[in-house]
Amino acid sequence: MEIPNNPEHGHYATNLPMALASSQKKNPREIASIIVGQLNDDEGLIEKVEVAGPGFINFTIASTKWQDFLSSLLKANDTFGRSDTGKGEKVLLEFVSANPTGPLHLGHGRGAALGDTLARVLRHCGYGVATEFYINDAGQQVRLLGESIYSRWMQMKDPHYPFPENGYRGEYVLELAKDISREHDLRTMSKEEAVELCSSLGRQKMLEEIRQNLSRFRVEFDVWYSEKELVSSGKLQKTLDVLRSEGHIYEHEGALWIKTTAFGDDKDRVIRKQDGSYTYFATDIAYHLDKWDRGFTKAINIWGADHHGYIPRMKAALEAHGIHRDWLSVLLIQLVKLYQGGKEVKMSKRAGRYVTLKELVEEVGVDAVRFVFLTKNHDSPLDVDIDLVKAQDSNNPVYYVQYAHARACSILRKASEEGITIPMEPGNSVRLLNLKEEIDLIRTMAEFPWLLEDICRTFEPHRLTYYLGELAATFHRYFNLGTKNPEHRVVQEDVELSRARLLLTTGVKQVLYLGLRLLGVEAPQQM
RNA sequence: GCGCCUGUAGCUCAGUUGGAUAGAGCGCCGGGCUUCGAACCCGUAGGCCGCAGGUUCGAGUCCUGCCAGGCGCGCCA
Repeated sequence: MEIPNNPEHGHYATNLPMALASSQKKNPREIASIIVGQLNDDEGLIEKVEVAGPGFINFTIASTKWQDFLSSLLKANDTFGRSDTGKGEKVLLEFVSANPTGPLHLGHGRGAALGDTLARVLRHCGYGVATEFYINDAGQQVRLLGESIYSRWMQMKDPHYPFPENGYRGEYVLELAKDISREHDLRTMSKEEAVELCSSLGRQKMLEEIRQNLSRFRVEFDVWYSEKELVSSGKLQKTLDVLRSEGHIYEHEGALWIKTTAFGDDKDRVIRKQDGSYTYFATDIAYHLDKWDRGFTKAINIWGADHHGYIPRMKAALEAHGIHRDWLSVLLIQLVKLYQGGKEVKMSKRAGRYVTLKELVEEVGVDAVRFVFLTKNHDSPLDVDIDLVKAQDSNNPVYYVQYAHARACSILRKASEEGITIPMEPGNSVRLLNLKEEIDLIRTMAEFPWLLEDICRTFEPHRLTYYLGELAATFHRYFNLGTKNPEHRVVQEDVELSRARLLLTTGVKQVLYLGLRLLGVEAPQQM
């Protein structure tokens, strides 16, 4: 069943007869006629049904059914679109997971917007969802952060003090050095002690900064999962023991390897290096097996596209432990490029020169940033024109939707000022909604539950921004009918008709509000 | 060299399990406010859906090959 793009093809259409043609060895149109002849419609749902084209069946739904749908939508209120598709599902959604060694950049922001919105939609559809931020705080990078901070501190007195070769060069490192040296007397410590302290405090401060930035971006995590604790709690060792007992691990040239090639990987992978330290992959395996042990029915990871080569080995490791590869879904975020004045704003992480999420949000606002991050499929690269996102006008798609919501609120205010009340029970009032544009609005709203289920299935929340744009457009179009013909206005002389249309307006407002809330975008009463 | 992603209007991109005449925003051009918000609406122009084969009643969508761009192929994280 699909919604045809040509209005002449009715409200719904199916290609079932054509799909059945070969197996039934009959002409599709003939099959279509048989199906139509067998249709049972005791409830009077269908106003018109016809066989069309090469073998489509087109259905037109009775206006009264659309009107009834509006009534049920109004009654459902915030629960509109809720379904039981996620019943019994327990999803672990891991995203951002930025190293606590520097500020969040735009790619993290894109992942945050995607993950958070996906979580909201899944929850709305009845899934149990836990969102999680994995903190890479066990490896060399945090140590390097400490060394970088220490070096910046030393350079305050001796500008020639060497800086670590691959150290973090961003300005924030100097800020950290100042903060830490203010709070602690580094001079009384050995270098080793000082670096240690800089690492641990640097990690802590960066993490707090990251948490705050995300919170301001309206993203909150249920769990902050520390890699360090994974190691210190013994979970890493336990995992390796299990994999060893299952026969997936072997030693070679002084290193410990896992046989991922047995499960489709290109080559086996080292999990413990010759020097005795563990690879990132080792803790990541332990981390994912721990996700499994915690009883999740599904794991979703959002990674930067530069990690895509990592997927086969991760899935191989899971399979080695008997976990089906589809249990884990990895969504890849392609690059975010920033443009200003028609030119690309070049970014270089190594040199510490890049636009942070915080800066972009401060400049253009949370609503606009979240919205534009979800206007594209996560799998395609995203160009963000900062001038366009910053524009407080119609060039900015987020305002188009927010404006529709504000406009609906404004109409309701107007009605209230004129003393027109909205019926508590829609009852027969909705029967007065018979304009094509009114039915169109209800039809568009009726797509919403389907849309949410689609998003749960495909993990593509960007469809929501498109949908809201469509709903807003349908509403704006409807509103503008009234600028030509007073009898098409919502608030007008015929009070009964006004009431009916106020119900419709309330419905539109509800769905816009709900959709924007799922996007983490505000729905203003006025702008 | 191998692998993954992308290629659709001037630009940025949608396009559902393969369906009827491929869409939106921006930009261009032209219209619409004496009463519900013009941050809006209506209309015009603009397309070998990267190229070439194949499967199918039917392909932007599936398969194969090629071209172009991005990313990845470490006992780095």
